[in-house]
Amino acid sequence: MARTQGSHSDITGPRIRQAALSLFARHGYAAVSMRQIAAEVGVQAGALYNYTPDKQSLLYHLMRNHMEELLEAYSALDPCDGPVESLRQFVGFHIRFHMKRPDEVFIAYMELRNLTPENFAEIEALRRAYENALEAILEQGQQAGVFSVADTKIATLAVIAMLNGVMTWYRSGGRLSLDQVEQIYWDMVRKAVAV
Amino acid sequence: MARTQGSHSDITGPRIRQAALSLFARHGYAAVSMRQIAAEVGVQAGALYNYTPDKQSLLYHLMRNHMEELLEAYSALDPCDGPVESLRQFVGFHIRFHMKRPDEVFIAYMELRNLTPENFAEIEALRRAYENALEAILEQGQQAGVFSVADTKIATLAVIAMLNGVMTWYRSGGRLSLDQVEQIYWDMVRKAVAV
DNA sequence: ACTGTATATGAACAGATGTTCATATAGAAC
DNA sequence: GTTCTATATGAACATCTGTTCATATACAGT
Repeated sequence: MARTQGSHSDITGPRIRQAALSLFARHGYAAVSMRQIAAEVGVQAGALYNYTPDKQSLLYHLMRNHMEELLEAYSALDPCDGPVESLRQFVGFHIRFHMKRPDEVFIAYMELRNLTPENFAEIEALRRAYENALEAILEQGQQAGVFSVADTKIATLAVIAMLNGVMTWYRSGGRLSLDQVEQIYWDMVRKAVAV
Repeated sequence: MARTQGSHSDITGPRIRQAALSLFARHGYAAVSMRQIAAEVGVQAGALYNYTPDKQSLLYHLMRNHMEELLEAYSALDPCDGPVESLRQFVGFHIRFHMKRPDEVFIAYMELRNLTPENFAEIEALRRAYENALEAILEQGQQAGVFSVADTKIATLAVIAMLNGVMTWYRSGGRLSLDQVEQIYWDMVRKAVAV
């Protein structure tokens, strides 16, 4: 047999990426086989290779897409007045952006070690670019005397680590609204870097 | 052929656990084969089954051991005077304990989804017990009026997430000593939960 | 209606996987 | 020195792995 009814590239391509995303997030890259991804799409394993040269590329492009969208969305924000307001904006943006993409976030964090060295280097560079945006804010606030951190690099990583913690417990429809979560985390971040 | 020179249970057992620990941490549970573990020990794959019923048990016991040692070490600490001092002690303990066991920490966090449901439930219970110790401190301080957090549960998770961030970047022999790291994080935690 | 191509199938590949087991032997106990 | 058992081997198992490819066919363009 061969080509099936309704088969089309514009449809199958995204569905493969979606299936890979969801399966990688749930079971981990190494634990998911090409046949499982194909089955989720309703296709045979061989068909995947019309859309990706190999399994590694599937992972890499998911991660790069996510990081590029993150950076684009962040730089599309309106500029803010002063470091405090910028930090508040960063906290809100980070929480909301990541909440909407739990699978992508999970993969971008957990599957770094399954990238080839070259792919890892590229993803890592994008991640650092994002971290640098936060560090610039802290640095600015530090020099303006409105923040007081012992080390801006460490504070950057500490704030991001803290914010990422949200993803491990927040479920929409739970006890707290996104607004409340944002407010709570902003309180803690603000105080943590305060003078 | 069969039993080799120098073979002994007291030696091989720990070496298998050590090899599994190190390989799981570096490449992930799903990506490591029993043959790789055996090769690291210098033994054939079949020999592993004198020490573990299966691969899953190997992972489970590594994680349970780690969590139990964590809880034991924490409860062995001298009691502190008041919530502020208790929190400072917790921060220092957490950073130092986890720094000494980077592989165990990494596995305990990353490989939860590779546990069977029953094993997962057990490990998760131990983790919650540890979190509860911190939450009790925050709760106490909140009621005594020395801390001010909107939600003790969230603050607990936020503080632990922030502290765990250390493991992703700290390398001994780097720019900062453990004492400095501890001091920097304590400053941030203290301020984050301050009134 | 006819043709060309994009898109799927399904079989095949070489090798890896977790696990079992009959067998051999090193070292302890007597 | 003999016996016993704990501890290893290495082959075998059924199944799964990522990937390739000849082949078939649904759809688009004419």
